[in-house]
Amino acid sequence: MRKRVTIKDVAREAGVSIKTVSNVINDSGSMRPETRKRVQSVMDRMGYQLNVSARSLKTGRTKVIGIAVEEFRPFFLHLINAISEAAHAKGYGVIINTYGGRLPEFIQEASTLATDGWILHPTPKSRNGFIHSSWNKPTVQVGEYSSAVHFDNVAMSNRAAIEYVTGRFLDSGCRRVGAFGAPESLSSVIHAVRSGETTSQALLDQVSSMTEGAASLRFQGFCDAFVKRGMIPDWDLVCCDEVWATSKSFEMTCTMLESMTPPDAMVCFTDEIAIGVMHACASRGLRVPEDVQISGHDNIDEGRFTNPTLTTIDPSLREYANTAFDMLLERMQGYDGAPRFHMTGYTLVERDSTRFGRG
Amino acid sequence: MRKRVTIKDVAREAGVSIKTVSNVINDSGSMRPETRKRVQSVMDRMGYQLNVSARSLKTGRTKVIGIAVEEFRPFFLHLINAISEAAHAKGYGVIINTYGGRLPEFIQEASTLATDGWILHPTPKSRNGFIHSSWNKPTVQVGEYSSAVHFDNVAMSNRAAIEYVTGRFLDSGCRRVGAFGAPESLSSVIHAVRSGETTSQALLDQVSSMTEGAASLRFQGFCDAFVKRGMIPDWDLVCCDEVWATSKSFEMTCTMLESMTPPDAMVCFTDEIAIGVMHACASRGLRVPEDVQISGHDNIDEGRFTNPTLTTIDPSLREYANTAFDMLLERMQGYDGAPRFHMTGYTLVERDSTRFGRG
DNA sequence: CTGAAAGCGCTTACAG
DNA sequence: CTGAAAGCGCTTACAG
Repeated sequence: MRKRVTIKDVAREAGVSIKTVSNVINDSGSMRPETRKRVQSVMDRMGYQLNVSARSLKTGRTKVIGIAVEEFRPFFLHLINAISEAAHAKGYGVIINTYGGRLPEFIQEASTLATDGWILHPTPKSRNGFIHSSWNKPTVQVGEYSSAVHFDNVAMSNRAAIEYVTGRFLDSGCRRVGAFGAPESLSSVIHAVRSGETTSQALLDQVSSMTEGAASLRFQGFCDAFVKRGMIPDWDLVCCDEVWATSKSFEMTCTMLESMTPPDAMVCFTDEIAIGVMHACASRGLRVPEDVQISGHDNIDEGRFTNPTLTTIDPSLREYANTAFDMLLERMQGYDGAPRFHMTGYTLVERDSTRFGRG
Repeated sequence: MRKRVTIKDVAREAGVSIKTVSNVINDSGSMRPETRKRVQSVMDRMGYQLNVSARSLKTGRTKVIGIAVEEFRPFFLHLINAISEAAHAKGYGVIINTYGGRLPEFIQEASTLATDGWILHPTPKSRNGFIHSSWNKPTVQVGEYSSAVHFDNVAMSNRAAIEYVTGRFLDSGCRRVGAFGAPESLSSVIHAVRSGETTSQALLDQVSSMTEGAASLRFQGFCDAFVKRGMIPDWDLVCCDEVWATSKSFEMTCTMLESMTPPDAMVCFTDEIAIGVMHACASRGLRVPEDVQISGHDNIDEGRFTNPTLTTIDPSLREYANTAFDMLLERMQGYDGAPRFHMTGYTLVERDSTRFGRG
């Protein structure tokens, strides 16, 4: 191992001051172009490498942000790409991490990573872990909104988007419209309504009082579409599950289809759910969209290659990512106001798994 | 913005030396348990946060490795998870990055990220970019083997695995066995053989002389299976494509199926390819596996939810990841020997898209 | 425009 | 076992 070449060595070799070398590295200051070029060539020849730890120690900044998601799932890849693009455009480097199943270790690890700030996508379960830890870097939370959170927050229009697509199913004549991805916390109440122990109205009241959590808000949108049309959902067709994964939705849908008349439409709260539901329908010999129409949410690439292709909600990821990064940038630059909230728009992407207009 | 609390502030407040505080932080040295506990509580109360840049500047190490892949694709997620696990087990943090379509920028960015070493998964196209840049941190290359590379290298048994699965198709009676994912560099030669301008033997000779590149080695395995059985592949059924993505394989397979008798089996060089091929077959009314059998490679989760489920090669990712990290660890600790090479084993995972034994 | 010097917050010999 | 001091490699006022 050779001894490290420092700015001092370069200065001596090039016959200039340390300050001048620093200016060359940072493309700052003023000097004759020849000098700049000469110093640069000395650096190249000597194999000089900037020590970023030394720079960060001095400046107090790393110009790197971290992005943390629970695990790598299709939707997060789009999210990460969009945020990375926003960060790179402003000269920031990006590091990506997952915390799934090891939140305490991750929070510990994150403190040893040299970043100026973080964009976090917590899950309902991990939310409190972040809040109650010593996490104290500038942070913007994306996805899950929580009133307990003291971070800036960017979220999708969960409620409105699902209400819209549910409404489209109802308005095009579907009468057995189901939902997949409702909060697990409602599971027992829904069961109680099914068995007649409590009323639909009580359940609807509870649903309309929910104010946070993507699963809750999406389910609220689902119910609202019915209520606004003077209808009530068929609770037998509501699947409570917050894993939102293909395997889970496949299995649960298979079970559901064994015990009851199939729905004529399923509002799936994510595309991953929708893919599992579609697969389950196919394995039971149900045709999509003739027998069952299916919609997703997120507009992941995979939805373009299912058979049939998947109708979905596009959550305006670019707006989402840009807003999140801009908020973080302000925090990193010292802004110290109260937590802010931004909700993005959405678009319906109609593909072959639905036939809204062709009912 | 409050002034940062340093080790010095903590020492003064706790009435101990800086050295003692450092020992508490690093759980090192020897002191009375009470002292350790007292200093810890002072740190907590004052909100002390270790400055990792200062530590790294002093120690010359960050205890963080970077993992770089072209883009987030299903297979890479498994790879990243496996490597992360290996790194965490040895007390290393992990940062993850993609370089797709911006290799020079990434190489630049990587030098500003505080890491001790990198695990790179280059593509055929990016390989030279890494070699010819000023990339000089300890590095292990995974995936693509290249003789020009001066890094340690871990690769899959590309050739052997594909030869094995191709052989299974041939031995179970398939006579129109195609391949998807062959190197694009062979496209014109294959075309020349089809049109009679050159011979199959000349092509086979060229294929058997290839020594690197995953696409080349997998295609070599495909050809070897035929040759060892005294057979010759039907070149019409070979698709050259190194994108290895679902969308591309879907489109190319649709085109292929328009112009010729379908194959009775397709050896796909990745699961993502296989999913596109399967989708294309379905859209042409071909049944899998009755009309066309399909195999993949990589054992990504998605293959468990296709319809039918996908037969694939499992590339022993744990072995792959552990070996790569261990090699990197040795390099980071100063080992300076010649580049090393390790090839992992493989397993065939039989699912419903094939029927080797039931031909 | 350039140079000498201080200092970021740690760790680590070294002395006590 | 603990303390005082040097120094990692930069950047940044400051003086010339």
